[in-house]
Amino acid sequence: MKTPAHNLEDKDIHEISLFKNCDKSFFDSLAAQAQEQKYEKGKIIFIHGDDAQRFYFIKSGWIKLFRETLDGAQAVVDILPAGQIFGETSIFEDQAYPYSAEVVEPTTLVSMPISILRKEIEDNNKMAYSMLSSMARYRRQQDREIEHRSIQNAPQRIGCFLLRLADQEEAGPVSIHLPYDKTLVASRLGMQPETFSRALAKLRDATGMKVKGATIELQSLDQLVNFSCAACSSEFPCKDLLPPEAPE
Amino acid sequence: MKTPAHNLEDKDIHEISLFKNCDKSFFDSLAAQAQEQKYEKGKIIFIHGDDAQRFYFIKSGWIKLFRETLDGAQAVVDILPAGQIFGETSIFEDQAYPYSAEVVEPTTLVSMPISILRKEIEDNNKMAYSMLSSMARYRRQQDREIEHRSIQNAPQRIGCFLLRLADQEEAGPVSIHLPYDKTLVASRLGMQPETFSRALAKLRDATGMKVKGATIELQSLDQLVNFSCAACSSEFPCKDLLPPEAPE
DNA sequence: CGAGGGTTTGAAGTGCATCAAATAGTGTGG
DNA sequence: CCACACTATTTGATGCACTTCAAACCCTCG
Repeated sequence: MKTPAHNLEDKDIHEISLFKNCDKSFFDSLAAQAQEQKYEKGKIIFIHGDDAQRFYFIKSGWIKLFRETLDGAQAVVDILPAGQIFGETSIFEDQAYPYSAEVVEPTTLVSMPISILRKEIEDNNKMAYSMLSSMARYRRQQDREIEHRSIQNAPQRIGCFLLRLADQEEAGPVSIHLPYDKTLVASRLGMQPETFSRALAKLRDATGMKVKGATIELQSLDQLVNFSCAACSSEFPCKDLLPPEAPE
Repeated sequence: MKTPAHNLEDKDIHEISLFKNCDKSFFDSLAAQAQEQKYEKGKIIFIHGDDAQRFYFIKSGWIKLFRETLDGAQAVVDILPAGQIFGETSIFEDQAYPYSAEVVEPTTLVSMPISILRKEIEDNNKMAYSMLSSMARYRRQQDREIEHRSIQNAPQRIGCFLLRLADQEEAGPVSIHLPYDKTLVASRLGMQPETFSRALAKLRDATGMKVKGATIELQSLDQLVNFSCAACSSEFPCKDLLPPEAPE
């Protein structure tokens, strides 16, 4: 699969909204110990439980966070685009990564010591507050995720996922492009690839949308909203929940 | 159902581990604006989306947190015992409660203004750090919850729930008492009461445990661990994940 | 053009939900 | 202390959603 267009431009650590209240000296100490590296698809960055010394910034590419059980089942925690960081919550979690991280598209990562982050949180109250906001935002997403997995069926979950990819302000026809493989989307939504395929067809029939490969065309978002949002506790324009590091 | 024994003693706000780094003046200002009230089973404390001015401390009793969709389905977020607080995360969430709260056993609550909390977080760096730890702990729980709901089947989820109720250090025979109605446990685990009943029977047959009403007797935790923990990414003694405000 | 991965389709099985009804358990008033 | 009322729990029967295994199809890329 081709790398999506919005991935072609490298992201910069100054764009991390978590760091928006940090001064130059903080970025300097980060830069001094930052290591940049390219990875191929399939590369495992770290494993759940590994000693966590560094966190990662995604300069370009896509990263899958997941957990694996003894009997081999895999649960996808999240799939992160460029501009996101991961592995940073180990500050508070006894030094161990709470999930494994795998490269799912050719990716450039910048790793930096968690200790710098911890120090900044202890010294800079605004940074602590930013971190709290960020975690609160993440928490809302996770709460929604749990709700959706217990209440929504497969077609509705896909519809909801598509809505969050779309420009929710747009009134007329909309075009949505899946950001990564359908198999990955399926795992992200907690279902099998076959189920995804069948559920997408059901959604298509129910809403009249056109599916061509990874692109989905729709007369308007209304049908999708009607179909999916009835099985969700949030109000429709729910875009705000999406960006884990959205501007305040 | 009778109120469990450990509920008979009222909890005090000084026991909240989130507040362990706060000084007397903080507790004084809380006390000055605290309101205590008793509630009967079934009483709704607030609804998802309500304007959030106050947070609540459970002095005694049990509270169910949940969300409801347009078409009436309900997803239980958590069921909290005495000693816990809820509604406090609205500090960062545009002033609206992210879930609804309902009394499921006769309960005494103490409500206090969220603004005092927000001020303390801004002024007291240690408080901010405590809050971060608390949220990180919650996050781990939520991550585990999502994993379990996608990977574990109903009997395994029950087994895991029982394990977290038990004293995991105990080597010999163990007795576990369900903290609230089986119907509530079922909703907490995201399944129907009928499914819970059948799944518990399956678990009983698979592990040799004895079930008498709300009490469960077991020769040792081993069978339960074998049965449930194979479908979990955490290592067995996972008790530490449970107490949302565990000591550091 | 052929290889290989991603995607779709088919057939069959499993797990959980749902609806309905029986049973057990608890609290009440006589 | 017993009978009744009411609720919690269990059991039975059935249906649907999703999974699993298998195979076909399609697309991309060398």
